[in-house]
Amino acid sequence: MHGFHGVTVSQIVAESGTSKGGFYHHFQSKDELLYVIHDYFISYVLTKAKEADSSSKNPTEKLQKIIQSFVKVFHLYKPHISVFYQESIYLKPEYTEEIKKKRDSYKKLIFKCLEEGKESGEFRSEVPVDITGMTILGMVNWTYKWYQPGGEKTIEDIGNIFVDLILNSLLTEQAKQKKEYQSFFLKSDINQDQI
Amino acid sequence: MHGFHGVTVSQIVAESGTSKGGFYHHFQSKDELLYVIHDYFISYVLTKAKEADSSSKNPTEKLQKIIQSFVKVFHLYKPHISVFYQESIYLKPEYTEEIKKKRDSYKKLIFKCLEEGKESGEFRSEVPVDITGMTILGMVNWTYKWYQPGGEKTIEDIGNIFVDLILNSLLTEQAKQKKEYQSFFLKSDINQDQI
DNA sequence: GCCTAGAGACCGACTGGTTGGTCTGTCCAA
DNA sequence: TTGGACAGACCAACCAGTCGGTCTCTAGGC
Repeated sequence: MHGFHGVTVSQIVAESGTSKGGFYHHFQSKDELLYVIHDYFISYVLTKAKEADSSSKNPTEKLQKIIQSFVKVFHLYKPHISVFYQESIYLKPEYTEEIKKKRDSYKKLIFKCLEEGKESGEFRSEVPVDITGMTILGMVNWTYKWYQPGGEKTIEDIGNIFVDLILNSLLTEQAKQKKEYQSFFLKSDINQDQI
Repeated sequence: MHGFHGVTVSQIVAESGTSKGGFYHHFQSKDELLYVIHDYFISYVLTKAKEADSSSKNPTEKLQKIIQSFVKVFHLYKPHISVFYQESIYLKPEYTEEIKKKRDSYKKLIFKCLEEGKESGEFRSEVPVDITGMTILGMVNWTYKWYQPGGEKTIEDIGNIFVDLILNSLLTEQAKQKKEYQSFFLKSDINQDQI
């Protein structure tokens, strides 16, 4: 395939201090590099989400862990993610399919977690799994558009806020009272003043 | 400027049944077309948000109206929005600046609304305006990646779910009890059975 | 009513520039 | 000597934008 793709191979080669020959010695195509880049950060969130899924039976705790690691990936791999979203439009079908599989398995983990939360009665029964799942994916994925490392809020701050917002909208009044969940919520200003 | 930009002018010209000459007779450049496309749908949400801002003194009601119209734009202008996000990466600075201005003014309207809600005491004081604002922008903007017109859920359904999730995470326990807000929340399964 | 001049809408082959990818060749370690 | 890591000039493809030319429609003189 030919044509302009935002970041050119010549640029990549120049900034990484190698050459066209060197690049194509390591990668079959520019698409393959993009695939590798995607795999680099999707593997992180997938691993972390699977860890959360297996290390805990509690959907609320699971979701908290998933979101925290999900947000963190935008700190760890911001350049990778930015490049991926910029270039992924032009990926050849064979690569998009492989990428879609991994993204789907991540989506399913979130959906499964929401399902479990509803079944256990901790999440409100009236919220639909699919749209809520896409809401979580959307709000977190969108951070790549505005998150600035070294900004006012750390990535942990942002993760805590996301968790607070999501759990406040999903948990039943009863579940919100559980003592072991209090650490998942933002401290109210009153409490902060007292400390 | 030269280079590949996802959707080519030749494609646009072919599918709209005109010609290169015709196209460049109406638009100075491909960038100008993109700018016009963006203006088309950003004007819609901006107008609706300003209407909500002026027609109501109540932050909760405002936010509900803003989100509903914000979601709706993805139904009305899905093709426009998809093309814009796909191509906007390559826009010349002069156009991105103009677009950024309109997007910023929309963002400010949402931030202002959140601020007012906190001041009036209806929104929880511990949620930060900036991240919460970006959360709303993120979850709604992301719908362009998954929303399918004619799917299981209508755009109104999706809007209602978003409003429910956001208000449940922002409103204080006290504010949630207000009778006039009950219509903003999803009906619980129990109530649905009774009807 | 008729004819003409001219302006603007529209056409499409062509150009200049840019890009992903190739190919020949060099260097160096085993 | 030989095979793999790397270099960089080069090529074919491809795209935004141009430019000379054509078509259409209207204004206005007769």
